[in-house]
Parts: sequence; C-alpha cells; structure tokens
Amino acid sequence: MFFLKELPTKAMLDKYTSALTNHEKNSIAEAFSIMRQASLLVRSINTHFSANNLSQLRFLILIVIDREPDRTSLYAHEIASRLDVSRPVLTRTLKRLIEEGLLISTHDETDKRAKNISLTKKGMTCLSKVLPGYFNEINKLMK
Amino acid sequence: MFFLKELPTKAMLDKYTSALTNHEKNSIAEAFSIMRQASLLVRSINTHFSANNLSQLRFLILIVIDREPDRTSLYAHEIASRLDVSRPVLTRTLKRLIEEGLLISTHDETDKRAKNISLTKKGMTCLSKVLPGYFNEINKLMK
DNA sequence: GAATTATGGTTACCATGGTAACTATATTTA
DNA sequence: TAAATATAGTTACCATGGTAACCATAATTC
Repeated sequence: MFFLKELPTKAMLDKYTSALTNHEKNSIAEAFSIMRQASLLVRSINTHFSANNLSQLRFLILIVIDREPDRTSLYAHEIASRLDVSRPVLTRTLKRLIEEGLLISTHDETDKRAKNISLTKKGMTCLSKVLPGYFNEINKLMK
Repeated sequence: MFFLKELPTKAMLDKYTSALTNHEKNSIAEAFSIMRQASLLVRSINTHFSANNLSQLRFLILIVIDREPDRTSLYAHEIASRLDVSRPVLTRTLKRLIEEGLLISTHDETDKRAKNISLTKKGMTCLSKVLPGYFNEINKLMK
C-alpha cells in the first residue's frame, strides 16, 4: 500500500516541498517511514495469513468476535462498527467465512433485519492456529 | 489495510500473548499503532488521489520518473525495481497511464524487450496539481 | 553456434478494497 | 396511524492487489 522501496532523501524531498516549513518536512518524512514500515508489516502478515486461508480482514472479524467480553456473538452491524471497512466488503467477507464454516449466522427474533454472527469450533481452531505465527511475524519485523 | 478502529488494550492483548515477553508485547502494540496510523494516512491520501484520478501506485510511478536525476525516462523494469509491486500490476497500471496520456512508451532499439517510459506534459501537470494537496493531507494527519 | 538460462514483459484469473443504488425492517414524526 | 426517516444488509460494478503460466529477446554456457 506504500510501494516505494527507497524512501526519498531529504534532498529529494526538498525538490517537492520547498514551500513547506522544516517541521512539515519532518512530518512528511516520518509519514513516509510509518507507511513504509506498515507496508512491510502488512506484507508479511498477509503472507502468513494466506498460508492459512485468512486475510487481515478475515482475521480481524474472527478476533473481534472472540475478544468480546461476556458474549459469544456479535451482530453484523456491531462488527462493522468495530472495523473500518465498507459494508459491502463486510457482507461479502462474512458470507465467505460462513460458507467455509468459520462463522455461523442466526436470525434475530426481535430485529428481523439483523444477523447474529458467532464463531464455530472451526473458526476458533483457525484463530488459535494462526495467532502464534501472527505475533511471531510482527516481532520479527519490529526488530 | 489495518481495519481495527480501536486498538486492543494491554489487558486485551494479554489474552492472546500470555506466552510472550514484555518486550515482545510492546513491539506488538507498537506495530498495531504503526499499522493503524498508516491506514489512516493511506485512506486520506487515497481520497485525495482519487479525486484527481490517481492512486498511490499511479502517483508513485509518476514520481519515480520525475524525480530521477539527469534522466527524463525510465525503463519499465527500472520502475519495477524502485516500487514494491508485482510485475503484472505494474504492466496494467502503466498501460492505463499511457492510455490516459500521462505517460508515453517508446521501444528500445538495443533491447527489443524493453519499454522506455516517460512523463508527458499532461503527466507532469497532473503531478504538480496533486502534490500540494498530497503534502497537505499528510501534514493534517500527522498532527 | 546450439542449447540453456536469465530477463523484460504480458495474459489469465482470482481476492479484496471501494461507491452507488437498492430492499427490508424499525423508528420517528407529523 | 400514515408518511418520512433511519438502520441493517445486499447487489452490481469497478479499481487495484496478488500468483501462475506464458511469450519474446538477451546473455551465458557447453
């Protein structure tokens, strides 16, 4: 998502930011650094995930359900409110996770629009299988 | 690309990282923070770009050509070597930028495989039009 | 110099992100 | 309580990321 292998040098940046203050130039250099670091993190995390048939979003959906205190399910709109992703993408991703047996969806009696989503055994197993490698990947790159 | 709105609290993290050292836990918390910050940056930058019919990658392609000292063109494989993106994606994106008149491609006489890519007037105009807002978006979010 | 390997680039296909426009049900308001 | 608005979720469509497999040309090796 930030695909520049070599971050611009200060001199390079100056070519484009002559009108900015030094403070602004530093902020921009820092932003580049953050975006590049995050890109590398996301890259290697995604590699780990796809080896386990997951993705960032698929993983996060499982996690937000699992981590919810005192509950074993969430409404789709609650998942949506915790994740910064568009509704159609969430709909599709939930659909796939349900098809693959990682989640199950039940209808709500009081609100017929709502869908109640919970982890299956398979979903929980998947999560616990992927978590150690996930933290491991992060730690490798944060050194 | 990291879609968790609220980063996990330390207590939350403990649920999943009990086997890790404190140093590792801190690294992970920092990684989350970096990924989240980068996501927000990329979000707003992309919004700015798409209002100008660009994207991160389209922008970076233009920039790496423009910033190259002493040259006005790059071979496609040189662009590829500067950007961390797969070759097919680069091929397609270059194709679109050429169709839209931001880039032109010429064949190389000595290596018949290679494509020489340079910015058109329109490409340069596009770049200079988008740059101030780009830095501005970054600075807004880095505060 | 023919065969092999490496390099530059493309095609085909899929996953995953977005927006716009939609349906269905709940809620609010007049 | 009928009409208007808000909320939950979906569908259709497109942009942009990836990998695998491929073609064409160059470079290397035997």
